[in-house]
Amino acid sequence: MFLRFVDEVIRVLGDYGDERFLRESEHADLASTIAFKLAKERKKSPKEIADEIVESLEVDSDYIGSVESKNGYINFFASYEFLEDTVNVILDEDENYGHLNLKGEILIEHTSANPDGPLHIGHIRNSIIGDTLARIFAKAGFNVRTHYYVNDMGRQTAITVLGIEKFGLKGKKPDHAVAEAYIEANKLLESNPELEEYVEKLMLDYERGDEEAVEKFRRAVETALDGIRQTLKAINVEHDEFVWESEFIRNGYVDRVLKALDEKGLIKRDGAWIIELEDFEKEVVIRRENGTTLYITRDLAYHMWKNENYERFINVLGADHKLYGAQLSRILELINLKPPEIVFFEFVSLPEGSMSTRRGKFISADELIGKVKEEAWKIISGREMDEGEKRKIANAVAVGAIRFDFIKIAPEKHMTFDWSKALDFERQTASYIQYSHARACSILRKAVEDGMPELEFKGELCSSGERKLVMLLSKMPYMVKRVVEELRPNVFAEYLLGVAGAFNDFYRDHPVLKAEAEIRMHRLAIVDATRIVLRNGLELLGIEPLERM
RNA sequence: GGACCCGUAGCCUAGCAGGAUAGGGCGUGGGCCUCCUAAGCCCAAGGUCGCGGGUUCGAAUCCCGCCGGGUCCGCCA
Repeated sequence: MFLRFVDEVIRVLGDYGDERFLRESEHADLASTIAFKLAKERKKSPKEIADEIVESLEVDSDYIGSVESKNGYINFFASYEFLEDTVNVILDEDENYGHLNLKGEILIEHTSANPDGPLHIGHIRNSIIGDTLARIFAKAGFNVRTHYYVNDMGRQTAITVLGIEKFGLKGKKPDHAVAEAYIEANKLLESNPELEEYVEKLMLDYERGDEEAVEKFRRAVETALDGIRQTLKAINVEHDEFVWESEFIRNGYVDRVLKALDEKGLIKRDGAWIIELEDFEKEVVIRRENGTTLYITRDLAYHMWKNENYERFINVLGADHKLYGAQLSRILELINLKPPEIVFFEFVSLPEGSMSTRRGKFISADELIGKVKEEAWKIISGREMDEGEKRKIANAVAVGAIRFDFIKIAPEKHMTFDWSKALDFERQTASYIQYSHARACSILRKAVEDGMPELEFKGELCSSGERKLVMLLSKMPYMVKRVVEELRPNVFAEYLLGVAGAFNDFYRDHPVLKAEAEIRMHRLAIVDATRIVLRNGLELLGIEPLERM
């Protein structure tokens, strides 16, 4: 709805309707700073120009209530009709509210952690960003598929195979068992360097498609993925497909990419096959001297496939892949393929330094999930509620806390993991939003008990607090649009927190159930609209909207 | 050596196609349950927006240089 308001403002401004100079503002519903930009060329003060523009405007929009010129700003205020339509649209669209009518096929690749052990708290930052983007893109109207790209051809998989052969899989959660074998195998390799040759042979056999090797690799990788899937499921993340790197060797795409590069005369043969890129210090090797391919070769093939099947494809990658991503993109462009859109996120480190699966130095996602659930249980266990429901609430609060903690931070911010913060549910977190939602539900439940009226929101009954809340509610589709355009899901988390805050302010100052009939009806409409926005919003963040807590 | 990211109160963070008094939260001190869920709300203290230049009527935001932290520069993935 807010998007419609913006459109109206642009239309009414006519020649001055430049979107670049429109700002959300605490002083207005929308403000234009165009007068400041024109001040110099017109040799007048911004204030004079703003006055003149406002004077000349023909405000023929039902959604614009008033326009003022103040301190050089042109301030637009929404009309009662806009507020009324906003609430009505929300109540009417209900679970669809927030949608945009965008169309297209989108692929989002995320997580894609090496299958050599459990996911750690760095990996799930990737998963949570990717999954949240997928949810928001789907809300925007796109047809979204999610992929987990499985690195089954790496040296680390070969080492894992070695580990499983030498030490077996101890009966824990499968991904943790794989990690143990992998860590042991790494130690073994350090003390017995002659085993390198065997690892090398495993890799060669696997790339050749040797049956026995394929069987061994498949078992190791599937075991790890089995555990990884369980972890992801626990935080409400599911992939549509797991795409194995090796597929692209077997299905001919690797050969096709190499051929395309060769036809463009881009390959320098010097034993190995090499591509030289302008602006990059180092050349890129795409085929080893021994004839085998490298990670980037298969990834190029994967992206050729993506080009053929999707309009937009987005990868979520750790910032350590920035150079890699730039090289990949450049090479794709050289053979006239579209590069992926990449969302980079900075590392999650421990207070004592960075994590490493190989050295067994990491906090697993499973450990985090377990501890946060315990903490949530401590808070709720004493309440008088059905045991099963308490479990369900503790679980939803814990998963919400984890997802929200990761998603609310801008991707480019480095994070240092801190247990005391991870286990703290006080405010600024999912539970705050879930709680606001539960409060709204509670009011509505009670209203139903003593007779729910036909809901009707009335603009002229609006207090400034109510107005502020409804304006925020109108922005949900606008926020979906921003995330789709900017690929920064944290702005949506920030938004939802704002809605919850505005609702809590409303809750404090506006009795609903005890208000006289007309106001009661009007406020119930606001509560219901807020409930819908909070519920839809939480779902976009992959967090369960609780009705009681 | 080269490249990228980050640097906002004790701690975490928003704002960064320049614009109206830099928003929140944690923590600290004080207050609010005869009233719709206190996982909430209110008040207070706390800021050289890393430092130094520059551009501009105007800079947390743009440019240059430093400093601090992180990351990357494999015939690894």
